[in-house]
Amino acid sequence: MRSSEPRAAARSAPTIGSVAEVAGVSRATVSRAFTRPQMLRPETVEKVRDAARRLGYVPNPAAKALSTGRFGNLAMVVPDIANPYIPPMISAVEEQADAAGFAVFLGNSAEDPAREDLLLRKLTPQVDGFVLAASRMGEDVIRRHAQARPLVLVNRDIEGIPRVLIDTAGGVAQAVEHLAGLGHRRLAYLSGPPHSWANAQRRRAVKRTGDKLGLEVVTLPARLSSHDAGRQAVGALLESGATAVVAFDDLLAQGVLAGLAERGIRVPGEFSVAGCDDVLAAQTFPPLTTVSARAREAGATAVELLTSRLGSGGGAMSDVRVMLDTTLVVRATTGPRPV
Amino acid sequence: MRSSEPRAAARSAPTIGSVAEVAGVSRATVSRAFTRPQMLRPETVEKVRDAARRLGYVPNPAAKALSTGRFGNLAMVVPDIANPYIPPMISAVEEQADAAGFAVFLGNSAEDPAREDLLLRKLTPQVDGFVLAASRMGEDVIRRHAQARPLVLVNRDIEGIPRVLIDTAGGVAQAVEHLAGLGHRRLAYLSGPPHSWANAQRRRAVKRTGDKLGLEVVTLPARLSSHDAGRQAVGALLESGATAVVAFDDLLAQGVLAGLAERGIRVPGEFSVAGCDDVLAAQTFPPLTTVSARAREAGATAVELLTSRLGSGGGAMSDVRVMLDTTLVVRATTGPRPV
DNA sequence: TTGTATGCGTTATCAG
DNA sequence: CTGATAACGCATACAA
Repeated sequence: MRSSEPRAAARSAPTIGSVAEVAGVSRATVSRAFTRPQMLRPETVEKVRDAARRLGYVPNPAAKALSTGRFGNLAMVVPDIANPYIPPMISAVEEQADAAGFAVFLGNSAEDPAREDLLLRKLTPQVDGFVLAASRMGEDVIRRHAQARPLVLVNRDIEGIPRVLIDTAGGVAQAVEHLAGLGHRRLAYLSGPPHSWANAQRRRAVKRTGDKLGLEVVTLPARLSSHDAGRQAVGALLESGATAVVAFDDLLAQGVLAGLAERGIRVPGEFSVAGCDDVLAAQTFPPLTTVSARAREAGATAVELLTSRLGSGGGAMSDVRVMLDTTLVVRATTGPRPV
Repeated sequence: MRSSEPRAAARSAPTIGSVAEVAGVSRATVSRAFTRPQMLRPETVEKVRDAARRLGYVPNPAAKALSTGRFGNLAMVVPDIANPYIPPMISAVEEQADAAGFAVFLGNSAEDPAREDLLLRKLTPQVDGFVLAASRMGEDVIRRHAQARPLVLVNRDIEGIPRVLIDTAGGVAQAVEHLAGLGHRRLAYLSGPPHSWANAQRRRAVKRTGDKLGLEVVTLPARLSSHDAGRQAVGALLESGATAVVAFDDLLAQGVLAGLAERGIRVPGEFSVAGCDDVLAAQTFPPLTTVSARAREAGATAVELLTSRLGSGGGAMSDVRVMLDTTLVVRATTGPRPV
């Protein structure tokens, strides 16, 4: 192909060929110097590496991919980058992937299953695997994608597909016990996104633990996870007669805090608030009592699962289901039941 | 001619060849049916597309890249995903890139220039261009990368390299005027990251506007942008004798808010606080007076600049420097000087 | 309008 | 231990 059409890489990058020429060896030898050095005489390796360094040679991933069928890329797809619980997970995924020699594509589904599906379809032909955080897609669709590429789920529980679950049930149960211990008799659970696995899990944990301890539990809906939704829920919260609330996440909890402050209700003097995820906890005032999230660990673990599976030649694994348990972190928004 | 078994892990994705066979045309025709349909007879195009659909054919980007030198990928590199001012920008970049048919790599430099350099070097051979947010790399290093690939900067001002700058100077000046109007005579600027272009810009704007209005201005250092740094700065803030503070960003401002609350100092009754970026503004209590950020627009604009340049064949453009101006958003953390 | 023949940069096979 | 050389899947001059 002539350069009648300008190409992205207008400057001709040094290829394996130019390195071979400079080093005075064949192209095959240059290739081996990088992929299987132990196959070559050490001095040959050194010679090649030297030439490569001088020329500033960088292997062309497209060519490598074409030849090997491996891309050196992973993709991470999330429902909403803006949710503060996501960035630490992305960060961990990126770090871990980088350490394993992978670059990472980021996809944002904006909570739309169709968009998520499309994203995956477009990314598939250039990645070796996927990490899907809190996927909103249907189970069958996920299974189909998992067939095309190794895929690890975070906070989505589908049998047969490797998954990492942050088990907030334990921490939430601790929160309920903590509140019961402080004398609260009636408490509220402020719900999160309807189709979220985490929400179902937390709601159940509150209910079950409350029942066990003989507390009255009311569940309040919130349209979504946002500061505003939390603030707007305060009215219903007060009407419910509860003296304490466990919110689906820190964002909602923070909104509740703001709503209570607006009405001049003191926390924790007159009302107790607990959140979940520990993403904003040290950033509220008073500092929020919450359940630790371990989002970073979840991300890192997901990548480990993925890369180990890729390393082992993509062989099928037994059903993998990693649970990360959580604990309550008591700070300053929970206190004794007001008298 | 044809190998009966693929080298890579049994991946039998349909190729242009299988489509050609099924459609009863040559491989070149299949290629053209997708890239230059107007070159073919409509019925031929239909025939090919039909076969492709039946086989579930998806073009192989690696092969395409190898042949054309174009990848269909962009990379966005940021200093810190966890900073709340970044995710909206990433989100906008992703959206805009997707609309233009590009997938996006995400890189996190963790504020480390060397790591940023390495990231770019590794990504270069598989992307058509870069968006660098608040790059921490030296000017010469950036120029070198810009020579290898089209590159657009956000919040970094280097002549000759296309850049999008969020001009917070205007908004910050308005904040100072606002505080002066409220009777404050001595105000503090709480600094952000030392090597940040935005910090230099904001510091200057506070100083200049303060001087113009005859205010006393003190500048306080903060190690970095974080809630904690803000909280810890409160001591120095109070000692400085200032009655109001403009913080480098909302994170710091929020920390200051918490530090003041801890000491029982009422906001805005006894002290006024203004932030910058408008990322947490509605999430604090009281709601934070701040300077609008337009991070989403900055990201989207950067991608537009990049894709338009790619579209035009990578030809050199005249020096592009887009300034997005900002305005003060008055909420509830600023009030009259205490008497 | 369509087919043929190359070439892109790398790895893998097979000789030497 | 090293060198030829054939794929890998696609796009494009060049022919027809």
